[in-house]
Amino acid sequence: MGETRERVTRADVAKLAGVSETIVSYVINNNRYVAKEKRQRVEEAVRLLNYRPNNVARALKGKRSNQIIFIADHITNEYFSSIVSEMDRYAYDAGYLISLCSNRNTPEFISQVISRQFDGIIVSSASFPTEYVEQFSQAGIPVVVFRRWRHQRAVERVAYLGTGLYTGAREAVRHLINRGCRNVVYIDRISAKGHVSPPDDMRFSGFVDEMEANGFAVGPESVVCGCRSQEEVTEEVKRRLRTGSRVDGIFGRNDMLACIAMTAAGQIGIQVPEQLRVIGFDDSSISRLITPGLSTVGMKKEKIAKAAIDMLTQMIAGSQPENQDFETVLIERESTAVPAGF
Amino acid sequence: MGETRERVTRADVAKLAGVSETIVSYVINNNRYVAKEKRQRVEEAVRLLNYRPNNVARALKGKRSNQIIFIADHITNEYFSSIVSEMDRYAYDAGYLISLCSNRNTPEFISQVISRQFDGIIVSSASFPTEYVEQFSQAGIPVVVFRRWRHQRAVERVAYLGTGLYTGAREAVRHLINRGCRNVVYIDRISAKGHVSPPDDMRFSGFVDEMEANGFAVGPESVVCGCRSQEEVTEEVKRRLRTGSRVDGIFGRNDMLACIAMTAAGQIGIQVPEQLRVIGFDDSSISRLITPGLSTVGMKKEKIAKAAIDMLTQMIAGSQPENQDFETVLIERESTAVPAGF
DNA sequence: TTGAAATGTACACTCGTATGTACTGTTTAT
DNA sequence: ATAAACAGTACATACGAGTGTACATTTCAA
Repeated sequence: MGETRERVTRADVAKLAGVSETIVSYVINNNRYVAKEKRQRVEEAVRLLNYRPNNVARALKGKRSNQIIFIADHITNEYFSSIVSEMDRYAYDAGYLISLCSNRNTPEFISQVISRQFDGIIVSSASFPTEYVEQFSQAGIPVVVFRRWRHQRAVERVAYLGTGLYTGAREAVRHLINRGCRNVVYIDRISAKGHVSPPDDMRFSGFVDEMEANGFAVGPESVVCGCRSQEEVTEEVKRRLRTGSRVDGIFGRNDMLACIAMTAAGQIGIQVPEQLRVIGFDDSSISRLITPGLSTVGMKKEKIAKAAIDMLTQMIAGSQPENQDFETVLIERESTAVPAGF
Repeated sequence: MGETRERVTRADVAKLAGVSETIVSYVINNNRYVAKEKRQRVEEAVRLLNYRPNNVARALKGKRSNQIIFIADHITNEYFSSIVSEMDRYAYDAGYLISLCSNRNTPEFISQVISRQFDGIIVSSASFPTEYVEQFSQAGIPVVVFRRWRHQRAVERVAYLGTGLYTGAREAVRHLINRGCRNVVYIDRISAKGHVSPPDDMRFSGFVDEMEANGFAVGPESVVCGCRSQEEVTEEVKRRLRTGSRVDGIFGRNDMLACIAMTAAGQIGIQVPEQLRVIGFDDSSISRLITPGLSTVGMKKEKIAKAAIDMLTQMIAGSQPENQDFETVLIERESTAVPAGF
């Protein structure tokens, strides 16, 4: 007891059951005729020895590892963990285990992933180079990329899944405009390095496009960016809301930023939603816990997760699935409500 | 282009470089004398063919998969995702990739994990049976269990890491008492099935023990449990806070619950912290975003993650590390502040 | 009765890599 | 000069499983 037991292999089972290793294999995989009596002896031996076929050996022989890897930018994030959690459910039922890795964006990282012989890869990272995706594809590994598929050129074993970042952002901005906002400000992410969202950031593009489609110009005055901490965001928002400002709507890149903005407004006596309407993105739990309730844009996480796994398993099975784009859901709460008598 | 390329193997490299496969192996692993000139030829061939040693074959031969699995109860949770994220960092640098799986708690699940030949397992699940942990140990796989190690019997290849749930809960309750609370209520988790935290729940035990250590009795009136939704919690909290109630402190099992309680209080006109003090657990982002700021108990996530990986790598290397218990950090914000002139 | 079909078993090879061991040729110490 | 140490290479085997193929035995139809 407590000692490392030698690994139990097929050979041990065969010996105990008094049959050949081949028979054991057939019983385990249930894919050949085996005499009933021998089958029972094998099953008995498997139970007695607590034998479990080694998945690594199977992977080597069968070219299938039954593992999927999910590569994301920032896995610390309610949205991602929900997605992962859901994927885990579906994947496990399909016989897969999920590995998780934040994007390292180096050739060594790509080699690591390829050499580990994953059956499939799911990438959710705005900054993940298409070049790497194609390397996966060429290595024979199917990839599902969380990205809008329009304008993506078709590559074998690569499927695109749009999660609605762009259209969701437009929906949010449209909602603010419909609620009467004329001077909407976008709050960009916090980055320790003070970076600004790249122009291919879907939420930002959605903001810009919807603003312009409604005849509003977007300039530096309508974007808060480059902040390196919650405090900086708070200060910057307050600065823009000072008396005389015409800002009447705020769209936060995520719910956290929207909350910070909303709180900042409260601190200088600006009423939400009466004087300022705020909307976030992600439908994270904070949006329903804060007061006033934060309007936000939700993504269909369960469906997205299921679709990702489905698309991947299809590709693993050899067929090429259709790309998919998902709709978002606008969730209206108090922060954008029309005040009574408005 | 786009076609599945045959997998590049050592044999291909050997052929192109005009050497034996053995030499290729020696160059790759850099563990034998190889003539400089041949070494260069091999390196050249590796580059040309874009060869990457197959990790599955290596795992089979070398008994090391360079993969770790993290088994948790609910991976949808800011605390867990932070831990995972940090572990990913440390593990990757140590050459490991992390798999993630929510606890299934069935023998089949255990078999799945064992058969996949992980080098190590990290378990963070209150409901994970010790029996299973011992099965891992017997299969020769080191396990780090997020659990207080007192009263745990020593098992080879099993190390315990206390994250401070128990002491942290006591600290939170003590803080409320120090702030003058005499009637503290504990808010238990929301469960779709209306379940109640089992008696071995660390936070609940901490609450009970600290209350009793201070001479306060714990009864049904001091515990809100069995709620199946945010709304139920809100209603129940309001019910207990109605005029005439003596409740003056609330300890939420996590920050979300504490927020719900705090909001509920606000809805019936009870001032926090003047009339009611509230503290949560987890130091999740919501605690700094809500108004008033929520006092909470933080865990040393980075240290915990690093320690988990360290302990695991030590065990993988064959030595038995010391168990560790981590302290929590009390984070005081407005929700338990002493009002001016108190 | 005879041959074909169905049933049942096992050898031998394969997946891609690591390495113990043996072997050859060269250098160094005695 | 001779042995010992070293440099450099390659064969053969092992890791744990899956399966093509060949072979043996039984069942069944004609």
